[in-house]
Amino acid sequence: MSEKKKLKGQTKVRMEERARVMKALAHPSRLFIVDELSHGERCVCELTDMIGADVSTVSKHLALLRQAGLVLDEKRGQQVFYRLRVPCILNFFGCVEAVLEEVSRCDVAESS
Amino acid sequence: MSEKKKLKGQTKVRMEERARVMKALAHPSRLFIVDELSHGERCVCELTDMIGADVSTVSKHLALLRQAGLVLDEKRGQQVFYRLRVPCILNFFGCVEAVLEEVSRCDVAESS
DNA sequence: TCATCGTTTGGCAATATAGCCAAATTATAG
DNA sequence: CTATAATTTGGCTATATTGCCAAACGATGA
Repeated sequence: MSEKKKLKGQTKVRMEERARVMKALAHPSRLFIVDELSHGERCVCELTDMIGADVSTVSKHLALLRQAGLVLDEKRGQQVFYRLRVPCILNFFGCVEAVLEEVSRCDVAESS
Repeated sequence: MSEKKKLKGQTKVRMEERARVMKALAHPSRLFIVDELSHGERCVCELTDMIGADVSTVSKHLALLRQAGLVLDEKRGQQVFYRLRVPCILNFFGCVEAVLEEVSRCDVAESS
């Protein structure tokens, strides 16, 4: 009967699952990848060139996105192409920008 | 003239800013807090009781959310009340759930 | 088969994050 | 002023994340 929602049991599991997805998006390179994949599929080599990090690093970022369920991979020849799996994550960007604007608009002593 | 977008300069700065906001949401307790604040303002003690962690831990989570621009705090008496600053982040949950459903629906060898 | 290209994996070192306790801070009550 | 309650801050340890290199893997072509 208690209306008090607590961070335990079912609720805790759900929050942990959500956090895993959010974590996958909580990195500059991975956000860039998602943004780039919104324009179509890309191979690892293309993304590596754009990001400017080691291929192995980019590959691990992509593996993490895949494990989170955000992208799909398809091997064709020697190359592996990645594409978005759930397009709605692109809607995140608009809201994140809104947050950044809100902060920069009232950037007085908000950082302390 | 180059159409090639690279993760450097302006683009890199923007992705880093976005990542900072996403990072703030990439934790079970902080997701729980955001979810709870969607129903109205809450004081630190209420949230601490619900989360079941040390008060100092919850306080640090809240400070992180505030620094990211996601919540606002207001001191009234001895208590500090927190509330959402940018409501659109609540839309994230629907998409995250869609990702989780997508994964659980096709949970065959998707995790390897 | 051998060499090469594209990608992934293992492993390591550097950095970042999380959570607790103790102490400091601020407001209120007596 | 003293005591107490609510919150924040400092500091410490444990854990997680990141990124590079080297090596392994898989497909292609000579």
